[in-house]
Amino acid sequence: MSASVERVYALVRRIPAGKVMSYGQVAALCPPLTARRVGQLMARALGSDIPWWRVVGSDGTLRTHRRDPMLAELQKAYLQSEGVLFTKDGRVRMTPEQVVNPATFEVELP
DNA sequence: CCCCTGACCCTAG
DNA sequence: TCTAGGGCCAGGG
Repeated sequence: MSASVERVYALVRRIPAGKVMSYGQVAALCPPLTARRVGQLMARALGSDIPWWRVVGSDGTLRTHRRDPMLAELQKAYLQSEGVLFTKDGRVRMTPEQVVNPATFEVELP
């Protein structure tokens, strides 16, 4: 397992409850990984101790819906239970209060 | 090796 | 706001 992949997991584990990060945001902090690859990794993280539900599309949409609409429902339930606010059309409000600020987000390398 | 498929994303129109 | 297209790249058939 590559160092950047380990870094993704370490990073996602540090996203606090009540906040989210986009796939691209995570990828930007874990070069040379791309947003697409981060998505693959999150899909594989189901059932682990990694809070995959705190990673969403850059526009706040729940991309898990592509794989399984029910999974998106589960994700929404988790996020709402953590206090994350949604827009009327079912997307996460991508406000600075809810989105992790990468600049202020220090991560120790695995 | 070719082809296709993703929990993506940004730009144009 | 929304769609289409191109870029992206690891895995699997």
